[in-house]
Amino acid sequence: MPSPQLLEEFSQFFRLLSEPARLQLLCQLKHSGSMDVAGLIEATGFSQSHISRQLGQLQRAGLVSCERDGVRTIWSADNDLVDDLCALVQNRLRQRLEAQLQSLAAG
Amino acid sequence: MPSPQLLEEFSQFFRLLSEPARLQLLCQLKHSGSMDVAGLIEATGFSQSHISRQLGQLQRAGLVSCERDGVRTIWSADNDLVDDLCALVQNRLRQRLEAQLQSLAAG
DNA sequence: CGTCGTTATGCGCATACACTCATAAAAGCT
DNA sequence: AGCTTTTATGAGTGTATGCGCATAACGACG
Repeated sequence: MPSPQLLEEFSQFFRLLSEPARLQLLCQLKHSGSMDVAGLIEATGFSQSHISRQLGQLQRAGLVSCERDGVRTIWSADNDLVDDLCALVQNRLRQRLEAQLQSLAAG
Repeated sequence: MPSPQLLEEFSQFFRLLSEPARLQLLCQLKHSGSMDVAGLIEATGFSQSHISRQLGQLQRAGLVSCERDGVRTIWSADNDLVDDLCALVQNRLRQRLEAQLQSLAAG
């Protein structure tokens, strides 16, 4: 049984992934390798200020990192954790739907 | 690159885990095997109505299930997904702290 | 130094939701 | 049927935060 502090940290982490905007940024960066903010605006349709804030949160959590290229900032996803988590969840969603399908066919 | 719909589902799922109360309920059930609501009130300190609602959400997501024992309802955690997710996150947190420690020692 | 282009931040709005209290619904007992 | 115990739900409150607008800070270049 995890300690309350650990539970708090877990939930804080999951909260980062609980927003489609942030998850989209993460997946986009993972998919494209690295992008500048202009590209992320283009890809997601969010405002510059919003993207900047969300990237800041993800950076503090160590999920993305940036390097400056002159005046621009190039962002990239830092690790495979999010992909792994999403894969597990996707698997679970698939299992659920398959079970529903099965019970529908059987019933 | 996951579709927007899939990203939405992922984030909805992670949102379930983004609240310490729900995560605590899940871990408690996993730890104790199965419990009634009175036990969960005792263990978590939340109000009965709140616990009932959170269990409802977790049940709709297929993370917990219940069986009635007379007037009481016995709840139990349904699968290992949450444990696996938490283990991955914990691993990542540990790595982060180790890296910070290292850089502190080196700097 | 002033201007331009890019990113960060103060502010405000709207919404979502965690949480509780009060109450209804359900199930067992006499 | 009435009473008790347990769970579910309607209603309200307070807080957190997603999101954009405007603007400030920062870096490059003339």
